[in-house]
Amino acid sequence: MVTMKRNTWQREAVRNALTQSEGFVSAQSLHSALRDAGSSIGLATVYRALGDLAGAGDADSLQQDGESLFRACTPDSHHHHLICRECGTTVEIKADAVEQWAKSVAAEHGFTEPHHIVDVFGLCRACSST
Amino acid sequence: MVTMKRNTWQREAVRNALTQSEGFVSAQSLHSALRDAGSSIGLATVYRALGDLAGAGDADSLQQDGESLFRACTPDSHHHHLICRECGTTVEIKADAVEQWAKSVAAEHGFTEPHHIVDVFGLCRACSST
DNA sequence: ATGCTATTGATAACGAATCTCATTACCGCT
DNA sequence: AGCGGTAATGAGATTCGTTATCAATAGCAT
Repeated sequence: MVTMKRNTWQREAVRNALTQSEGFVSAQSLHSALRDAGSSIGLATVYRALGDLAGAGDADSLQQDGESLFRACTPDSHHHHLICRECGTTVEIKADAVEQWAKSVAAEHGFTEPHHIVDVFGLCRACSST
Repeated sequence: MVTMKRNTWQREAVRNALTQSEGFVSAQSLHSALRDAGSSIGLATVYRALGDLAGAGDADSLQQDGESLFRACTPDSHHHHLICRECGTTVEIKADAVEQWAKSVAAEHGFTEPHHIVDVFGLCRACSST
């Protein structure tokens, strides 16, 4: 028995908060959201939990502006996001063609276990008109 | 004439160093490389020059492990990357189909100025076999 | 050359993420 | 249920990449 994993309410809290979050969230914002909701969870714990989730494949992560953003990863509803860089509005988009492309391009170069980051940023209709 | 751009040896030094670098380089390593070569260039200047190059489309940038990496970018060659999450090896990939898809999906939802993040991670051939 | 001002660079400041370590509490065992 | 070991927690300190500050420097038009 090399490593033993324990179940704590903190891990579950992070998992829940992440699942209920829309789009990508930073560790810090998730932490303050939890605190605002009355939780006494620590920041370091949120970082650890998110790292574990990402490592276990239960969360997707991407890096933007020098910070890591996380998103709950539901295996049966893979999709990407169209995000407004002004107001943060996000629209879910499906892209089967892109999924196939990512897989094939990875295989083409001998890469295994492909995992892709595909997100489109822009200005939404409202923000474009201002 | 609202903004005037001046040519300094520092900018050229960064441009040259970046061009001569193999693969992606961090601002800090580029800075110490320049210092090691006898240059007295400052760190902040390297950051500024790299930011300008990236903004002007003369350099590609990606974020990994919380730091930004840069590489000289030959103009008119927009491409994405296939990155090994183990050793960091990167392969340039072209994806015209994805470019078109990003544009159309953005327009479809009323988004303007589309800008997309498309990167594929995986294990390269060498790292897969270990 | 001269004046204006963009640029530089040493350093301070900032922020995200990690580390430390004493305390807590999960979980197998009896 | 009670115990013991030990993984996990969390407040604070620390690391590290990046940006801001601001006096000094140097590019460029005249």
